[in-house]
Amino acid sequence: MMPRMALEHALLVSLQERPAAGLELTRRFEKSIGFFWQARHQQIYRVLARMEADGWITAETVAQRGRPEKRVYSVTDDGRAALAAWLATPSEAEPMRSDLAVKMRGAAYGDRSALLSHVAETRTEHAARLRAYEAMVLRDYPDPAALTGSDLDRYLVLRGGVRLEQFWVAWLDEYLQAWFRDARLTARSSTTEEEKDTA
Amino acid sequence: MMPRMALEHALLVSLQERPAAGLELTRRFEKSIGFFWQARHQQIYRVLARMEADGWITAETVAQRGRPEKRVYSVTDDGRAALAAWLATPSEAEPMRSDLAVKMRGAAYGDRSALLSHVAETRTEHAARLRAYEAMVLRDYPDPAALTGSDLDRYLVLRGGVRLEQFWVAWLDEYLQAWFRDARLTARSSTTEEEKDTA
DNA sequence: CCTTGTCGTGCACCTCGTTGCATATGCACC
DNA sequence: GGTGCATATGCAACGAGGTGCACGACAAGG
Repeated sequence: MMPRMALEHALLVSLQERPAAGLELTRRFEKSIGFFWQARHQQIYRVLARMEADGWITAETVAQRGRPEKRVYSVTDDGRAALAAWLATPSEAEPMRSDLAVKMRGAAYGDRSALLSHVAETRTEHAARLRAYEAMVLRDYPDPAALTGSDLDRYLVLRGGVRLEQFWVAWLDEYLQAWFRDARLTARSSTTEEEKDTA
Repeated sequence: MMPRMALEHALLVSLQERPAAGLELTRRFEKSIGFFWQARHQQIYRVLARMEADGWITAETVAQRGRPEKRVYSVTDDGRAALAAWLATPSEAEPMRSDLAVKMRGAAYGDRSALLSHVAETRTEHAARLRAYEAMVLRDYPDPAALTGSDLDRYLVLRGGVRLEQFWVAWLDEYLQAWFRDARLTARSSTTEEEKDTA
């Protein structure tokens, strides 16, 4: 039997902190575990249904005024046991996948200047996320040395998000600088050069 | 029509550098683009078959003495055009996924000391890969400043591998140090403590 | 000779996740 | 009143990738 994937266990973690319905879980994902895991609401609903069928969680239908009913899920004892068992099993090495890296590797077989601007855009996106994460650190964890328990866990995962974005920015900067230097040396300033004055 | 995934384009890049058969492509992947993309041989054969059906590559059966025949693939003009088109389209933001991060986030609901040793093992694996990548840099690119063209591309992707492993080592170190500090402060040195004297 | 191992190519089945679409309720706006 | 939007739940189809397994050829060791 294959060991099941992380999404359902991530949902167990989130539901154990506080019971919630599908859409709320989707939003929590966007701004907490979301640094290292993403999931569309369709996927979350599907996994929730399977987890309920397996007896890991139970649903309670809650009526709301002015809104449709929602099904609020809570973790059962079986679910807690399943989460603990999964946490105790060692993880395999992480397989990182990046479209952009493949493109950077194959840039010689396409329009290099177009790729450079895509890299620059991606760099900007990561820099923006980095600033957002750093702001979250300052806002939510002003005194990291005082943290313990789940708060320390959450802080350290957020730190991972920060470090990951730092990795991207630094790497893409190295890439851009190397190719700008190359363009200056080979002095290939011909017809179609899009200049980036913002740097 | 959905934009197809990166694997076939990564194969196009590799085949454009030099024609090859399925197994050799698998081995190339393990030690070049493999920093940011992994693929089992089954997946590679499957994608190669589809690419051949689409006319992106053509196969030539090559007999070998002492070994089974192999099908050596080369990129067609259509394949080159498809690769160039894909390189010209901007990539979306990278969705990073990490089981270990989910476990770190949910550590409060399981055996924390067991998780800490798993984190330590993962840290060791990444440190080993980091050393291997750094050795490759020194061996294959002794003078990075002199690189141009595809060599520079390959070097910069390898640099990304180095930086990625540095990210992992630094983050996991921060995690381990934070929890060792916590363990010392709360002084919970009870019955079942596995001590790590190596630190 | 027979087992084990490597090379080389696949197939079948399954899970995960994405995309697109469907549906129902109620709110705000013009 | 109609249009658009947010909430809330979900289905169907598809693609990507993993796991297990298979088969055929040859080589090396006992």
